[in-house]
Amino acid sequence: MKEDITNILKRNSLSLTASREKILQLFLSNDGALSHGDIEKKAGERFDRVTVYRTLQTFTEKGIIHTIPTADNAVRYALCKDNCSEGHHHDHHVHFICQQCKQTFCLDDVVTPDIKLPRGYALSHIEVVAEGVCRQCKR
Amino acid sequence: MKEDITNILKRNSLSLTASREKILQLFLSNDGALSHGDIEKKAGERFDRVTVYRTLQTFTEKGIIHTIPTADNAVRYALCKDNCSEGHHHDHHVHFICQQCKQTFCLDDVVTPDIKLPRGYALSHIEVVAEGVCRQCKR
DNA sequence: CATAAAAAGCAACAATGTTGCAAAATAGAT
DNA sequence: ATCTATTTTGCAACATTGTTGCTTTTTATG
Ligand SMILES: [Mn+2]
Ligand SMILES: [Mn+2]
Ligand SMILES: [Zn+2]
Ligand SMILES: [Zn+2]
Repeated sequence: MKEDITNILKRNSLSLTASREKILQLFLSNDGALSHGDIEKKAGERFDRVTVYRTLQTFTEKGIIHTIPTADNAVRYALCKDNCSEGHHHDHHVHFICQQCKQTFCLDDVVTPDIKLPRGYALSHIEVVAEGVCRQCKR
Repeated sequence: MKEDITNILKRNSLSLTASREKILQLFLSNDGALSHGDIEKKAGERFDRVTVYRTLQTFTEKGIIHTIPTADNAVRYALCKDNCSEGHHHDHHVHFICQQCKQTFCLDDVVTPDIKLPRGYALSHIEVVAEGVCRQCKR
């Protein structure tokens, strides 16, 4: 685990710092996606709010994590499993939000479908967010 | 126009008030979707922030408008064109966010595709958000 | 016009996000 | 191991966004 964390940071030429390590660890050990708030709560040690924002921004830019749009004013973040890189994300999977446990999951195996847009629109990227009840909550 | 507004409010058994009328008017006369902030800015008369929040909530509940998820912490709202009703929205169209003009559009004719989820997930509803450059900005 | 019910406004507050700058930590070279 | 340039953090101050309870105003209706 500590290995993985170091690797990810080195691979992206980011210096190893306590907050980056901790936040990465949270992502690695967490099933679902995390919001900024989740991270502030889950990180036992208290990092400054600003540090968390900046870390999330850096990670997103580097292609370590990606954002997931929501309708509740709380963007979620999740690890990129494909090999996304500086500036270019290319995970094209569907996300799932559980209405019961409120968790957000990456459905890594469900690829986003092709969508045919009307003439004149230049498409760069599609997000699909499914809502319902997750596996855990349903049984 | 004033006609339409009155109709919509009456049809949903909402009383006619200045803020509701103004906000509806904004939606009717605007091409794209509006965020809470857009509304505060565009409404010439100043309505209390709280009133705007409550109005948007009421409209959403009644099925007059629907929300559009985003990754920028600013949910957008747009008129429901299908006949959504109290509690149940059923517009299933794709949304488009222009990276240039930042506007969000309902692509009313582009229906959300069916998505096959892994075993165990109960699906209730799918959101598709496409990003790119809109017609206006592209020409 | 009177009245009950609904909505708006206000105040106070909580949560979220941003910026500039000084202090601390890190990486890399001696 | 120590020094040093560079990067990152924490802090302070602030801006924006969202929420709640309560009072006043407005609306619908007889
Ligand atoms: Mn994902
Ligand atoms: Mn729409
Ligand atoms: Zn769940
Ligand atoms: Zn545009």
